[in-house]
Order: sequence, then structure tokens, then C-alpha cells
Amino acid sequence: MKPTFYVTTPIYYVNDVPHIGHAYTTLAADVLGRYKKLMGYEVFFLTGTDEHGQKVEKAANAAGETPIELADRVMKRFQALWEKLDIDYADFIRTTQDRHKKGVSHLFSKVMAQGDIYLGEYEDWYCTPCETFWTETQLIDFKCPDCNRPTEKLKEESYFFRMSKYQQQLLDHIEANPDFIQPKSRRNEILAFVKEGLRDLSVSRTTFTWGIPVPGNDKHVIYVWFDALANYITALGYPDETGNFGTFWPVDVHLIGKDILRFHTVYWPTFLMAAGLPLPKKVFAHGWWTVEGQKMSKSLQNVVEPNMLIDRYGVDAVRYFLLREVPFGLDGDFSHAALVHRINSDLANDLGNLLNRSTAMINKYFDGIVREPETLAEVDLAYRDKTAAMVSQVEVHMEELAFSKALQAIWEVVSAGNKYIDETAPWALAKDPALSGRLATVMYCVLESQRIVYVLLSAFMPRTAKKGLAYFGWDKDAEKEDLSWGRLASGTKITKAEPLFPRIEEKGEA
RNA sequence: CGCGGGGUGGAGCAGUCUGGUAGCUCGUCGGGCUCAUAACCCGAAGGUCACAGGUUCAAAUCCUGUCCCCGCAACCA
Repeated sequence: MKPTFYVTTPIYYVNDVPHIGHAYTTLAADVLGRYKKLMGYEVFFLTGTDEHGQKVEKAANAAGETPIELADRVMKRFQALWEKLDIDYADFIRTTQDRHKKGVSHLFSKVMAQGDIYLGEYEDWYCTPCETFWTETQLIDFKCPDCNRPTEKLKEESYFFRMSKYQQQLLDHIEANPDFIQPKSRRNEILAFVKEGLRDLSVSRTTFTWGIPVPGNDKHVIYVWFDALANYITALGYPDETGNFGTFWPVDVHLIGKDILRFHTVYWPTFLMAAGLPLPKKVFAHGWWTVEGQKMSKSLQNVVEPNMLIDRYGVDAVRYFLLREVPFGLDGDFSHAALVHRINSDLANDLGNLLNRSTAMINKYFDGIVREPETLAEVDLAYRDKTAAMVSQVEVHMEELAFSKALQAIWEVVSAGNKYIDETAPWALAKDPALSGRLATVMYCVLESQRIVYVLLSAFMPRTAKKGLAYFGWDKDAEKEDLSWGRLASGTKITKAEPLFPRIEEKGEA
């Protein structure tokens, strides 16, 4: 039986339209999923949309539509983007779907039945025009931090989740599982946070209706985070614990942005503990993108729109850039200049040009026919070993979700290929017919190394990899076995490659 | 003194745990090659490793203090 791998993105809130941040998380999940699939895993990759809550209700009212109309509309924009980004997800869950609502109700009832959800009330400061509750510490001069108008103290009936009860158990779990929360800096943050003490959490609202009703009390809707987080199991069929739930839970990794770390590493695990379910194996919080050095914000009008990027630069260039430019987990800066630079230098000059020069040579010297290599010389062996080492390095880096390092490891072999050509100087060998066997060997090595590069790249840049592999006679999906040296068959006819990534003339500013 | 991370050639980073020629990518300059998308390969210049003390034969690396930057600090999807 195949090993399994379950990876998720957050479900995106339909109050916002897709931007580069959403694309980033989803892309990372896609690459990880594709890589695991390549390595022989049965992969379940889940994404979706979060469609309940007061903000959606309000936004819909403002737009003169119903909440579900708004959700339908925005949800399609997410799906369209994922298609354009070549995102290969297995399931797309919406919190308004029946399967989800049933699962959430079940989870809520179960936790309540055992006494970990109780009815109480909380008292906070309410801003009537904003219809929002604020804690005392959030107020500025006892005025609403949003609109600066006076607030009044109001009591609201609410269901509470006994989160405090799970504080120690959660601490123990985090301490016993160093990889549970990554990167390490985030783990430390959460550890400090939990140590300060967990309060019980309000898990219902009565100020709006767009949500899943609390079982047995229609006046309340379930708190959006309780609702949203449960998607990770309802999509697997929970509460039915056979089927996908049995196969894929606990999840291998939840990929998230750093803004929602606490929900995933405090709330969600304690909900699961209360429900008696296993905890996620890993939660990884990646960083934020700034744009041209500035914080991305609607008011600055600098929100990067992924559709436009893809149209302008191509999907694989965007995929490559986002994962190569910045270590996963750290913040990074997006700029057109940096993107163009990556395309020209890494994709056109290094990767693309290597394919061109080598396919050009084999056509010039051997009419494009791959010949059986002779015994490998030292320089060939070093190159072959470096290629093999790359495969295991990529494995190590992918295990740590170090996408940038994985790509660097691949590019070391691409560079080694360019250097190898320089050192072996095939054009010199070609002048002496007696060296034809040697020339064939050099050609074989330079092509075979690249073939393996493209097999690995199939996780990162599926279209480019497909095009590249086609030159080596690969028309099927690459598999793990294709990563070993020597699978390029002699007799294969190789045509001269078209440029994979044409250089982009600089100065093309936004 | 709330907790945590960080300040290294023009830019972005590694190295700090386990002291001992300061490394990588990009940029700049010079050279080589000609198979290739004016691409590729080689070499050079450039840093008192935030600042001030201390420990040591020896400190970017350990200790103390100072300055500066950035996360987190509970109901926010």
C-alpha cells in the first residue's frame, strides 16, 4: 500500500479577493503535494473557502446581494486562479456545503455533550454603529478604535469552549513534538503565549445569523473559527471516521500564513483534544510578502494581483519566483525587477540556455540521436554524482519545506552542467573523428543530468518540466524511478529545443 | 526592566550552539570560450562582522553594557 500524505491550505475568507498571499500558500501546498506524489505517496491536497461570518453578511448587504451569492461569486474567483496557477488540488471545500455544516454541528455537539462547551455570558464594550464588541484593552479613551465613537458596556450570552482545561495538555504536546509548530521562532511565540495561560473561548455569536446554528439553540451561530477550522476534517467525511478520514487523518501539514498561527496551534488542537481526535503532525507558518519594499495594502493600491502576473510573465516563472526568492517561513519582498531578474538569470540563462546549447550540439554532432556512453571519465563521474546528490538534497529540503533551498540544490546541478560543457569542450572533441565516442559520452551525461533535473522540476514547474522532458522522449508523468541515472535510452531522437524562457528586456516597469 | 528574533563588503543572506585563514547569490571590473536565448566559464576589487568594554595565546563567534530594527502581547477569518 502507498504511504499517504495530507496537506492543506487555509480556507480563504470570501470577504477578500485573491492576492499574492493566497497564491503563495496554495502554490506551496501544490508543490509539496506534487513532490510527494512524484515520490510515490497517495496525496490528498485540500483547499477551499470560508464563507460564514459577520463580515460576509455585511459585505453582501452592502453589495445588495445575499451572503451565498457573494460567496458563490468570490469562490469562483479563487477556483479560477487555482486553475490558472496549475494548482492540482484533490478537493475544494466550502463552509456552506452540507457535508461541512453537518460535520461542524456534530463536532460542536460532541464537545458540548462531554461538558467542554457551556453557556455563559461575557461583558464587553459595544460600538453600536460598528456592531462590534471590543475588549477594554482595545479601546482608545473608551472609544471605538475603528470609528472613535463612544462605546457602551453590554452583556452578551455566549457559549464558551473550556480551552483553559487543555492548557497543560497542549503545552506537553508542543514540548514533546519539536516539529509540531514551525518555523522554530513561531513555536517559541506560541509556547510563550500558552504559558501565560489560556482562557475559555467564546464560540458562539448572537449579533448576526450568517453561520451554522448552535445545535439546539438557534439564537446562536457557531463562532467562525470553530466553523472554519473544522473544514480540515469535514472534507475528509468526518464524523464518518472510515473512508478518507481514516486514510488521511491526522494531517501531515497545515500550511498557513503567520497571521493565523494561533488559531491553528492553540484553538484547533484544543478543539481536537476535546473531541478525542489526533492532532495535526505539523503546522507551518510562512512569511508575508511586501511589495516593492512596502507593506501590501488596499489603501496603497499595491496589492499584487496574481492573474496579471501570470498573464505577463507566465505561470511557471511566477511559481518559480515565489518559491525561490525567499526562504519559506521568512518575510520577503516582491518586485518586478527581482522577478525579471530571476527569469533572465535563472530560467533563461542557466536552465533554458543549457537545454538549448546541449540539444543544439547533439543535433549538430549526431543528428539528434543519443548514443551509448563509453566508460565515464573522472569529470563525468563527478557530474553524475553531483546529480545523484541533488536528488537526496532535495528530499531533505522538501522534508523541511525549504522550497528555496531545494531549488538552489537543483540549480547547482544546472550550473554544473554549464561548467561541464565548458570543461569538456564538445566543440573541440567534434573536430577529431577519433574522439567521437568520447563526444557521445559527454553528450549523454549532459542530457541525462538535465533529464533528472526536469523530473524534479515537475513538482515546481509542471508545464516547463513537461516540455523539457518531452525533448528526452518522456511523454508520461515522471515517477520516482525516473530520478535514477541511466534511464535515458540510446537511440532516442532529440530535437533542438525552443527557448523555454525567452529573456525579458529590462526596463519594463509596472 | 513583558517575551522573542535580528544588526556581517553596494543589495540580500550563511557562518555564532562546538572560539583559530570571513563564505554564498546578485551587482561592478578584467579575462577566456564559441555549442547556446549578447547566453556560458574563470579571475579580481570591495567588509575595523552595530557600538563600547571584558575573558582568551586567539572572538563575527563566549561574557557585560549601550544604541537601532522587527515579530508576539487573547476573541482579529
